[in-house]
Amino acid sequence: MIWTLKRGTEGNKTAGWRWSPLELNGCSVYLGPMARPSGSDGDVTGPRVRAAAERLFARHGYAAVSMRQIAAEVGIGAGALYHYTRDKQTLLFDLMRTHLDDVIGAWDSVDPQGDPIDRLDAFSRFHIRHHLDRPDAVFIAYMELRSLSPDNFARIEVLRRSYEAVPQQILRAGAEAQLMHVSDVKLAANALIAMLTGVTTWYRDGGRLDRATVEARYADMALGMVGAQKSLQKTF
Amino acid sequence: MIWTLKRGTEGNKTAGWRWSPLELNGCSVYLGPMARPSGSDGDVTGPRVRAAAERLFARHGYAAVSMRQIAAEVGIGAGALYHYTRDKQTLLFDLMRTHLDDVIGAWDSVDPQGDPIDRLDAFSRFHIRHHLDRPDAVFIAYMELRSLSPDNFARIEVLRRSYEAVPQQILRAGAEAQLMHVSDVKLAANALIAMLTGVTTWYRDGGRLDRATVEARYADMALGMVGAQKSLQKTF
DNA sequence: GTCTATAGCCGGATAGAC
DNA sequence: GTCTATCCGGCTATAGAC
Repeated sequence: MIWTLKRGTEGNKTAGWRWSPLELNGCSVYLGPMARPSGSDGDVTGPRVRAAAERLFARHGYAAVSMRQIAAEVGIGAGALYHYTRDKQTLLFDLMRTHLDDVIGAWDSVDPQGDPIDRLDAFSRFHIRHHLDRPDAVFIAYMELRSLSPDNFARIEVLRRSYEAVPQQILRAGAEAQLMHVSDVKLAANALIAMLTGVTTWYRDGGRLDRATVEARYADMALGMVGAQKSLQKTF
Repeated sequence: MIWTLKRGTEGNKTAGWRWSPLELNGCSVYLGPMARPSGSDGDVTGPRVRAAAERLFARHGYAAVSMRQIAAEVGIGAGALYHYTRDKQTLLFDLMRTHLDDVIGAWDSVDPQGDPIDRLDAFSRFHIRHHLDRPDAVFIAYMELRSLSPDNFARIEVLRRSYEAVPQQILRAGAEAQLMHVSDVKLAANALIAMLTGVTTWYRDGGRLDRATVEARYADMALGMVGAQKSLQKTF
């Protein structure tokens, strides 16, 4: 049996038909000349399947969600799902790979590439912002590693490690330039990522603090963790 | 289907009979005069059921573990499990309640109760140590909240909040005494707990760093996060 | 206290009609 | 591209023998 926990702002029931997050984003889902006007088709239903799976996996966990539930959320029969994914495992793997590709690519296009302190500040803010924008994908990426088949697990680990190399490299550069106090680069990078990612467990839009404030406070703590402060002399 | 991820130091197969963690701890499980010498009985089997459930829930997740698997791990039939728990949900709830009662009680008996900086240092070290000693219970407590029934979820949340009040109170005292730089007490406490708890995702006994070193490095970073340093003048 | 057997349901995935 | 029907197996929990 599955109970719905309060997560985020909504309380939709899964019974009956409802619009997917794609439509709720406010933009039409008409995806070019091939889209047909008569309800679902391949170009639209595929993304809606992945969106529904992401929502449900994040809320209830991969093992607790059935293909029938995903199909019901999309508004199709369970059998039709298999036109969009080979099986349930592949659906999970594709969600995680896409998420990690996204986050790695997004950082590359934002990396200021200069002073280590600036980069740590930028990385902290980027990580917070990116994660608050994709709470479901983040939740899955961190909680469902154990639900991956061994092969898929290995492939995801490669991506995860390549993202973790980002803060490691920043901290190493900062330590070598004696701008930061880092006793162990990998340990500190792990601690940093855990702290930043933890924001997804409590932050809610419309709550006491807004995103800009949260971002700034976390960035300050990130710098403090390694004995650095923005626009100030180092303190050791 | 369930795949076994590498977690911790062991690689036991679940097929066939094996000794439970209770026996592996090195101490006999003969629990006083009521224990009978002929294999499992109530005094021994109950704890072994909980230990097996804890192991399996932590590795594969509550939803992915069947009562049959738990029973097999203990070495009894599935039906016999119901002499030790009302149902699977109650088994999960009891594990989480016991864990949280433990951690709260353990801190109370260790709290140095003095200077906020000493207390933050002590809390950080305590949290790391306690969590590294109970990786399975910790994993379940943080990952399986969504598997609790609404009633049980509410009861666990009460306990969880009472533990989170510990660092909140420390940081508040430190900020009021102007020994720490804390822009927002709850935000900082959440960030601190997330950072510290994250140690369980990567630390392994026998790895590159030992527990004492890890404990010390995390405690340093915890103090740095709020602009404090042990045995040094404050830096602002 | 544990066993075997089973009720009743739900799971993933497939086949073939339309 | 979606539907309905179905295979086959696993699930929780219970019943009753020993």
